[in-house]
Amino acid sequence: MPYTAEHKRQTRQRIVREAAHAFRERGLDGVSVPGVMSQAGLTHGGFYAHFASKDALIASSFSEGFGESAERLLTPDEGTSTAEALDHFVRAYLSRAHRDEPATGCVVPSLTSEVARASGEVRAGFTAALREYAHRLAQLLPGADDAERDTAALTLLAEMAGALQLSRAVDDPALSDAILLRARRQAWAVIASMQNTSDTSTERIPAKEHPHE
Amino acid sequence: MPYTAEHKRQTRQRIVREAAHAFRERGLDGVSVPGVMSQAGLTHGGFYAHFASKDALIASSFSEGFGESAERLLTPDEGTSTAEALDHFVRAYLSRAHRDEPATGCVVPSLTSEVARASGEVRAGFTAALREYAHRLAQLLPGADDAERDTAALTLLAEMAGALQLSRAVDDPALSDAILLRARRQAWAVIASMQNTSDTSTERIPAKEHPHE
DNA sequence: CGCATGATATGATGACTATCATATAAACAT
DNA sequence: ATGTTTATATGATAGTCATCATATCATGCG
Repeated sequence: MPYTAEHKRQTRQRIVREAAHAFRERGLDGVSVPGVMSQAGLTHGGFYAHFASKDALIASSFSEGFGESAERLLTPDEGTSTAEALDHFVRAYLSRAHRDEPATGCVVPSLTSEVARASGEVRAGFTAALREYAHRLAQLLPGADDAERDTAALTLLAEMAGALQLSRAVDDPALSDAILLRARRQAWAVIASMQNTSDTSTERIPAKEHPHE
Repeated sequence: MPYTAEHKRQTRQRIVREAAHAFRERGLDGVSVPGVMSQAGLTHGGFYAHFASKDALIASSFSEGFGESAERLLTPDEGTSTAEALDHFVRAYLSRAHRDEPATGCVVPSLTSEVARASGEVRAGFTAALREYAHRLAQLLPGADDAERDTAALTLLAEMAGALQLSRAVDDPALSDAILLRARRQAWAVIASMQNTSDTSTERIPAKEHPHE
């Protein structure tokens, strides 16, 4: 046996970690396999001993990225109530610090629009990691039904991610700040609206629709 | 003088139009200059007679893309109230059709995360076009202060764009639909919460019941 | 101690990219 | 007709990319 299996595991982990950072910072297309490998202290050739393709690396990196983000934003301190933890999450998510450091932040605002155009393998990895992340957020939300809380967590996340994304894309710092600030108010309004969650389970999206008319 | 100035203007417009579609469908990095040109019925070389760089084309394409989206989603029919127009916008934006046809849809969910990493030129073009788009949406919103309505429009847009983006990225069709559905409820909750903040507006949207449901 | 195994390195391939230099041809003024 | 102007076409350049074939070399087992 060459090297130890543990050694390979650690090397692979190092590659995934670097990739998870690089992707969030420069996008799926903006990161090259040779770039990630050299960042991990290796050369490009060995890559395919660890992953079958770049897409396989991307798919693996989501779990790492969401996990890191949960660690940073979603882990409540000891002895804080869920309400306090939720409040902390909203503030941290829609903060200037999160806006200015995408590399260690949430995956959604950085990569979702690229994922939407990616391969099935990439989207499957994204979906699984996103589900777990949303489920952790759902623990902080009010509401009885478990599945409903998961969906609520996803849309709350979508709202905040959308705002963070805009605040990053926009050219004017004052506008960027204004978006973040307003998005906080909006997030709280959304959370408040969850309390009186009367069932609208009969609601449906019509099969055929005409959005562009 | 070769050709007419009008001819050049039309050619340029054709390039921008094709680019605006292609970018929304395949992303800023997924579209090549030769690809756009051949789509417009030209060869790649002539491109630089119309634009100084690919970034210049990108920056120009935003106005076209947002304009198209506004024309289709945001232009109220004759004789509809602003409340009805807003309701229509929310439904159309968070529809399966909009999810499944990014090429003619809103720019924000398709491109914002890439714009956040783009050059100053690109971000400036994006910001200007976004501002105009949000301003048109703001006309449909309640609230007295004009600047506040603009910011409110931006965050409402961010919420819906984030949800649409997720619904596109996710692998599971059922989950995708659930996100769209829930995001509608959330959008209405957000709109309802706007009335309580600052209101001298006579136009009201019912807080609980949604028309046409 | 040497050998087999497999992790990593070196080097190459073919495709694609943005951009530019130069050539062609279309339109109009004369 | 003819010449000038300039939009568009042809062709080239230099770089980058994902992927693969092959070489090296570290490791633990015999």
